[in-house]
Amino acid sequence: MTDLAPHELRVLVAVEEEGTFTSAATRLGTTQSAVSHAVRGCERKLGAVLFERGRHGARPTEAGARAVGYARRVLRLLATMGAEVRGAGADGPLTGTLRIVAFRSVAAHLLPPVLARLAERHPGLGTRVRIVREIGRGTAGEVADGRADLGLATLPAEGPPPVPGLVTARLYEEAYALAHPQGHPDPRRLPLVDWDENCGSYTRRWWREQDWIPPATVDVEDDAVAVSMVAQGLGMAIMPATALLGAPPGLAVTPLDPNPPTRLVGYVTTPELAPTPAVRALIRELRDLPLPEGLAPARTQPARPGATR
Amino acid sequence: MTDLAPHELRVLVAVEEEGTFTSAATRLGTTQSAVSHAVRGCERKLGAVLFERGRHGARPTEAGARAVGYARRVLRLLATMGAEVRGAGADGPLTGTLRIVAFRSVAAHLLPPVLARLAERHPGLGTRVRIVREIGRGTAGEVADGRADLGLATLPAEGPPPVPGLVTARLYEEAYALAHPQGHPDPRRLPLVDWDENCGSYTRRWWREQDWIPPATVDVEDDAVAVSMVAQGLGMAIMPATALLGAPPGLAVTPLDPNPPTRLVGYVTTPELAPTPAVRALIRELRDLPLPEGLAPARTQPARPGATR
DNA sequence: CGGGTTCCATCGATCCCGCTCATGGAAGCG
DNA sequence: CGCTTCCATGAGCGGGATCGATGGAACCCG
Repeated sequence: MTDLAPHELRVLVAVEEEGTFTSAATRLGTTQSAVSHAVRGCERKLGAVLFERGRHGARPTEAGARAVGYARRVLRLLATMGAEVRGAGADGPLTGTLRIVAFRSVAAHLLPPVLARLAERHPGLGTRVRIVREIGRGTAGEVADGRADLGLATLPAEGPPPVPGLVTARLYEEAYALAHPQGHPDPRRLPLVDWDENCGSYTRRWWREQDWIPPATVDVEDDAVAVSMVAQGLGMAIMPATALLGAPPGLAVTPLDPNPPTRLVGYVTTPELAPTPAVRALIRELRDLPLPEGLAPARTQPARPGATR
Repeated sequence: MTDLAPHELRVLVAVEEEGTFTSAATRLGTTQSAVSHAVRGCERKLGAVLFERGRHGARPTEAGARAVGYARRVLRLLATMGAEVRGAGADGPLTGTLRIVAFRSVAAHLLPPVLARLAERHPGLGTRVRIVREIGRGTAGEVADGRADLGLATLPAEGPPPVPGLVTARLYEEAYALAHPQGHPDPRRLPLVDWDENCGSYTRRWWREQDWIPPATVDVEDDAVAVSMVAQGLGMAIMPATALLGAPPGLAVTPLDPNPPTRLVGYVTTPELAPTPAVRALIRELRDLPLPEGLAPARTQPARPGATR
């Protein structure tokens, strides 16, 4: 019996991500001792040292990195197995629970109608939405780690998706616009409100082409906070259309003609989950969503990462 | 913790293959009671009845068949994991055994050179080829159920692949041609030899456009039998180029200009196995195979099943 | 250099899970 | 009705995983 049990696989993944036996243990809700034992057990079963232990925690060896990769795949497959076996009835009604992650603005403004229609068409299908900040690995990381079935993510304008091994497709493209207090005589003299999550890569090029710079910059934590600060007259912001959908009164939006920066929004899921009826139903609803003004469908390059070749 | 442990997966597979709790138990070197407990545990974890128990033993339900398929895939992945982690030396030599399924004509005429070159480049990598008739779910079904790592299959001209959840890509397209006895004055007056496996969907459209119909039809079991019957002068047949590769003397082939029916041949594997070095090596050899005359590379639409749309 | 901190390893006690061994019920067969 | 062949169930046991505590190693810092 040389196969690793699911809990051992989870330990390997946790250790690799946390970088430390101790924090892996807390993440798994267990003790450092158990993690130590589990890792040793894995190493004995596989016949290879998986992590270099040292002062700085645990770093995966060559073999360890490989093992962690396999561990993720096995765990994903097991998760898919559960989902698929439950929703067995061929073309019967879908059941189970879809775990969705999204960043705030999409979760607030685009997801509700999608989920409503999904629930209407598939009453047996539950959904659980978690909001994750699109920093670090963002929503794609949640999907890659098996903590969600589908994620809504911002995608790079071109090139491969940031997290390899996932299925990615574009949903829409949206322009950034200038949000400023209603009736302000010269909004460009106001301080710029920026927020952590706002990945500069989309707007950087645009800023370089401008011949004005904001007098000051205020950093806030969240785009919703930025919106409300602008609405209160405390600044102006360059925001994507989605974030401005629920704009409160007192906030005006002027487009950034003629060449506004844009960003791509799409979904991310795993190759195993993608063909699943439940995920497909959700994707269908996402695609069929009538886009609010300012959001343009981005049909091209549905894209798969590494499958072929 | 709803995941199934490896020993539980093994129990499911054994029960499905043995058809009986008792014999599954002896095969696993354990007791019937343990098997019963294990199966109930699986059912509880997955939330579905997996086997119909009755006088005749245990038959998998719809959900059970699905679960067993996943179980085989997970076990295979775990086995691969063990092999691969041990042989960690970066790009070290590949090891293990690739289980390949193919239908007869491909296995007989295309696979040998591929396997020879694969063996030459990766001496440590074993291969096992099983021939499966391309009826029912065909080779793709074997792959989906975890009984093979890669299958060579006929693909539908368009639309999604028949078995969802698998990775599919085209390899080549081949034309059907008229096979008839050498020197026969009017082969179209001979009876048509057809065989079970010959999925009519490829040739049906072509037949509709013809202004002649064969005087009779003979059904045989296998395309090899059809070839030899034609060679003996007992009829004529409309056959794909691959099946005619080893054509015996006495058999002549005339193309069906100008618009012959064609069929697509490609490979099928699972998303977990596709990134595996061994499978990738095999796919590389398949793609690099110099195609015999009559077989045209079909580059377009490398294709993923359900990912997009 | 000697506390303080942060890692991992190890050890004995404990607990849980899975196994075995019985036994029982149901369904066919003669 | 006894025999056989299925699977289900319950009691008891044993091994393995977990826990909590302790120890040791490496590093930081005044």
